[in-house]
Amino acid sequence: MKSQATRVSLLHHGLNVLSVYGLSGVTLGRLAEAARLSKSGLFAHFRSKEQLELALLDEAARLAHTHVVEPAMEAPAGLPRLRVLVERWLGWASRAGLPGGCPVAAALFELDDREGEVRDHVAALEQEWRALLRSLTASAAALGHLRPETDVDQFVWDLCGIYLSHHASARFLRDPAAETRARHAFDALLRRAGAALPS
Amino acid sequence: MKSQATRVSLLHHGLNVLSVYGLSGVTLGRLAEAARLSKSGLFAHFRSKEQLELALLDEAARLAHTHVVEPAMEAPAGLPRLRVLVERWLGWASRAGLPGGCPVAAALFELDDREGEVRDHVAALEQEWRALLRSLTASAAALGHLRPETDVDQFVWDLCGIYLSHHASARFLRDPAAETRARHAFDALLRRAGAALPS
DNA sequence: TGGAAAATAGCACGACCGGTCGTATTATGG
DNA sequence: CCATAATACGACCGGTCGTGCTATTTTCCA
Repeated sequence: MKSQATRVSLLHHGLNVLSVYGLSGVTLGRLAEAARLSKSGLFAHFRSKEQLELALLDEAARLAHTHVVEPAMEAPAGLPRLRVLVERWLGWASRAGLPGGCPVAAALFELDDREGEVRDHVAALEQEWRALLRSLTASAAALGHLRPETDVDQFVWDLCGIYLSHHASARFLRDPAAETRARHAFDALLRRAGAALPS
Repeated sequence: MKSQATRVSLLHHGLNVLSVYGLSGVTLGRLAEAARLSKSGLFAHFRSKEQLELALLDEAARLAHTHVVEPAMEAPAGLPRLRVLVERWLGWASRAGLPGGCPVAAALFELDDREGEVRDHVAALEQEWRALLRSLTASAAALGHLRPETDVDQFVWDLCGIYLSHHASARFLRDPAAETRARHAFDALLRRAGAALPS
């Protein structure tokens, strides 16, 4: 069962590399060095580079789940839960201890014009995530926290725009106003959907 | 003066590779093969890989200028010009003949956690672009097409979110509704800023 | 048209890539 | 406590990376 421990360590170091350098920057040599393991020792845990990438993406999703989804699920259903989720979503990577940005967001722009299993996996993760956003939004509407005729798909699409714009302005432009901008945009989106003003 | 011609050819092929594979995917060997030139013949045109990357980014900006900014400048100042700009901006890369997505948007997520001249160059291009957006938005407000108290910075920030969300949903998710979603979001943004309904 | 100058090709380099193999070490179940 | 299977190691494979150096070809002007 020592294998499990080193695998955890590999995924941990791999996520650090991934969040900074992107999928194409996760190299067997680099990861082996970061995890203080020989390249071949590392390779025994993942039968190929592609398997490693898939495992890292899953680990990123798992990390996001514990840092974003789980806390949100403790809030009351409807708008409060949606609010907490968005609050935890924006900039979650830093709060989860990653040295770089959100690996999935980066993959969205890194793999957009390529084919293959890795791309498909990212697409599945992203669709899963958007389904969750839709579900929480629809709940908020069903509970009367948002206008019942709210266009849920459009709402989620706009929300993703806020996330991406926040990521770009916070991580790339390093604009200290990123948080404020995102909050204003989210408030405007909620207002447009008929939400009551925040407490 | 034959050098100029091959340089143009190199930049052209380089942009194709860049838009699909990102900055890290632009490799001397790959580009040399695409341009039917020897690796060393190519290398003579750019004294280093970094110089090549900078030249490619500039070429991308030049291409965007002719395909996005110039057509917009022919529209009447104020809101009409802003509308044309946004119309031309979303999905401009495909319309400009690139096989992939917007190189700058991809670079925003590829280089966000790295340092160096290339990152600085992308940052400069992006700031320049956002300054243009701010300028056109402020003009629209000054001309009474938008509410005078419009928060220009927030408006531009939201606009960038629409662009990024459109890029992600159109290029990565390949959602055919991307155009509609972006149009709705932009209309809502304009309405919120007090614009008259579109013709 | 000849000859200087510019442009391109050829080649070699060290580093690193993903991946394989045989061996040594280590952990664990009987 | 030992046999055995799991785990990690070092060396190495064929390729490609970016980058120099040196020929060779091509272009351009006098």
